[in-house]
Amino acid sequence: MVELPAGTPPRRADARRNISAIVEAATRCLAEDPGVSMSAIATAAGVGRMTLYGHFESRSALVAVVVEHALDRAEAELSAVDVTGDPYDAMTRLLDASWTVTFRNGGLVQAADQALSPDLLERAHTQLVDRAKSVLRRGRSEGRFRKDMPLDWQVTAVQSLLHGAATAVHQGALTAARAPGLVTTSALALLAVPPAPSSGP
Amino acid sequence: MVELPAGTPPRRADARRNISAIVEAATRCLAEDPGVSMSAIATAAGVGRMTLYGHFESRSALVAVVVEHALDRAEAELSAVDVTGDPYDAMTRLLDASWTVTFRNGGLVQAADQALSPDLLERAHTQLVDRAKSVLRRGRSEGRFRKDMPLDWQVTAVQSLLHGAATAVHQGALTAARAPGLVTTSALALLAVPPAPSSGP
DNA sequence: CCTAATTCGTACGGTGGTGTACGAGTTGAC
DNA sequence: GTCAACTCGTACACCACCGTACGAATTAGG
Repeated sequence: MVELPAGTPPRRADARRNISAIVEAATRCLAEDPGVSMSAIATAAGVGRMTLYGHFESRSALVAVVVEHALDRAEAELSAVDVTGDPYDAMTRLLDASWTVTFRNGGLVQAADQALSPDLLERAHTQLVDRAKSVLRRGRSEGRFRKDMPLDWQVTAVQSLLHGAATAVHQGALTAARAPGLVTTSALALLAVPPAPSSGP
Repeated sequence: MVELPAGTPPRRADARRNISAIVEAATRCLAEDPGVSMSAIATAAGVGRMTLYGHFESRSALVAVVVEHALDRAEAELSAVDVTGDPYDAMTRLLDASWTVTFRNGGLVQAADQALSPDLLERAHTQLVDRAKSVLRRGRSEGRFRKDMPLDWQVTAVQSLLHGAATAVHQGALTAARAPGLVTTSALALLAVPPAPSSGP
């Protein structure tokens, strides 16, 4: 699940298992509460706090690994999306995949903000957003998406919807089953070319 | 600016001035960073930390007053909005006012979440959201807003847009001048009845 | 088995925030 | 001008968390 950097001595099986458990638990915990403590993460992973520090030098180091791992996974999922063909359909597919990523990672961004270097974060963000941007740009040039708003704002708006839905689900105000559909419908409504400005009576 | 509860002995002029300064500084600080320290708030208000504790028993007490104050102000601003007439226009006016409120208070909600009782928060939230809900409900029944999404989700979605725009402005990714227009356009696009699902070729 | 790797409890020092106590200095109000 | 109200620095106890040190028990792997 979690690859170790090459060049390090091979870990024992239980150690590798624990590292995986820690990273996965940390992802879950940080997604829910960016300020969660190391103790809580250790408990959630089913290991002692000391074991955690045995594998990760510091909170920052753990967050860095978690973010990198989440980023790799997100990158893999999003790059598997077919973004060709009709921009509407492409965006729909992209939104579905983005929903999964957003819901799984949630508050991770905020945790990363406090613990990681800004430029690293910037690159990570760019990497993920660029895909959506290019679909959006294509849809705009093909006349399928509205162009009367800055492209960056459209991206921000869609992200806001994703984030809002994820929060609502975490709070129990929305079921996880309905969320992706609602996000997609809403996002497309946001991006679609508006019907003629209804000049007549 | 900040009213004192009746029945307490009248404060001296400088005390009242300081209390106002504290509440206003706290509003600003908490809106930017919900986890800001009491020291930082005191400094921002131009008073010593001890003066702050002289007027507010605890962090919770301060947050409570700040929230109450912000709530009163928001209530006043939103209740002044004309929500009659065409639902589109009513919603536009409401969104403009909501933008101001959201931008000014920002992270206050998060600070309140950690410091105040859930039921108080619930009531506060309900109070503010109900107005939008009723406009939305009317617009839906009049066929001006789409009904194929839960009303609660539409509210959540619009709030997400407001919040996302506020964050973007705070980060400098969007100018405060453009934000309200973009939020309004986007929110209305979200709520509007979609153009016929284009069945024919 | 045997050994080295690994786990993990306890205990400690450091940091940063909250809230309290004391008290000296300052200033508004009458 | 006087006095009480107010300001505000310092100092302290307290707590939660981070990160380290030590060491004993456990366990994977040959």
